[in-house]
Amino acid sequence: MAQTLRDRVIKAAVKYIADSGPDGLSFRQIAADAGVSHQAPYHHFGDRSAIFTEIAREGFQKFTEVMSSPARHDEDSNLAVRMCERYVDFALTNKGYFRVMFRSDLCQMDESPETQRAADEAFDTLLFAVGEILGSSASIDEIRVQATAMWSVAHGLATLLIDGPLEHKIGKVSDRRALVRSVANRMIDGLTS
Amino acid sequence: MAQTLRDRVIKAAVKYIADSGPDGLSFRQIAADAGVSHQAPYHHFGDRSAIFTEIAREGFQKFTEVMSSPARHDEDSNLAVRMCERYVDFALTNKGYFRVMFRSDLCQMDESPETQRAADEAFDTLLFAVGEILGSSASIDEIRVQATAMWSVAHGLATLLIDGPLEHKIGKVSDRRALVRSVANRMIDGLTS
DNA sequence: TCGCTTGACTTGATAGTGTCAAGTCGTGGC
DNA sequence: GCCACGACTTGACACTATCAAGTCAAGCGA
Repeated sequence: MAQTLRDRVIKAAVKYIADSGPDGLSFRQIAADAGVSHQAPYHHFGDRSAIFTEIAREGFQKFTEVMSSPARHDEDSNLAVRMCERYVDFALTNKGYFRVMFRSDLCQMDESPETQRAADEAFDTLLFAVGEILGSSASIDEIRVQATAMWSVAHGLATLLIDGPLEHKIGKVSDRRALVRSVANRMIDGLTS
Repeated sequence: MAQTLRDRVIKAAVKYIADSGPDGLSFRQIAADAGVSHQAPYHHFGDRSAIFTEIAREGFQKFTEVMSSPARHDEDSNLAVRMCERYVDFALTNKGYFRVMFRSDLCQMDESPETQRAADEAFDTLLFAVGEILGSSASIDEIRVQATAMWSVAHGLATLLIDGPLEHKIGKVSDRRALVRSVANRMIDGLTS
């Protein structure tokens, strides 16, 4: 396989984070698994946090792709509900990325303009969608507040679902999609009314 | 001061977490700062994760107190809005606790019934409040979905505010309370209609 | 072909971490 | 007076990221 060591390191890291979270992650172990020396990964990235920063970058990039792709026929026709669903879906199917993207302690955005830009772009797709939902009559401030509300619901749902307590409290979430849709709909009623 | 070492360790840890997050935290350093040996903290708690678990327990306890205390005269009269406000307030004024409470990778709830119970109690206050909001006619399922919605909004707002991106994206949040209230109100319109 | 740079590593050492396994030491109870 | 026990200390271990060198093949201009 022509996959570079750099890619293999990231892939292994993302997989580990998806399974066990970013904390116990050892790049020495990843290097050993890849059959290279303990220092090899650090040659491609400056230091530990630089790897997380790169993972976040890729994560935001994937996120933007997912959120801005055209509607599929099996998706909810309401744009707001669809965005919520996709947000949560993305988080759950990309735990390895999602768990890093919002951890400002792990990755240092301010030292990576690329990651910063990827994050900005991701947020812009959200703002754009909210703008569409509200129509041209809405003020910038209005859009901001609504975007914050939407983002909060989706983000809250996603993090609560990923890190456990929701499933434990609410009872087994037999149909997650239904729950997300239900919550999103409640929310959206408030938004557009 | 008659403060026990156990308490001093937790206090120092919570302060560190509030400032820099839970990851770089070194209990050896905390021990050194307290003027005791590197092993002293581990005498009071079995291991590293046990300290986090205890911090989470105290956190959920404080959380329940805050959420279930009677309304002050300067608070919003709408119960739902008030709960959202308090949730976010708690998170922001207790970062050191909040950052640990929902990190299932850090603290192992399943080995601490006390922490588990504290978390359950915290969630019950939320369910109770939602029950009051919806009135006696609401079904259990209805209450669950609404509670999830409320929890998600508050939690999403809190985590986004704590870990940075919101403030950076939305523009300086000059009046956080106004923002929270505004978002919560949008949300609540959807809930109670 | 020689010399030189450059990228992709390796090797070795260092400081710092949690954790296991023994000590030490003062207080309280019998 | 003895002994148990809680609250530590001391020392070792395996593991971590990171710094500072060294190796080594590929590429390239002269």
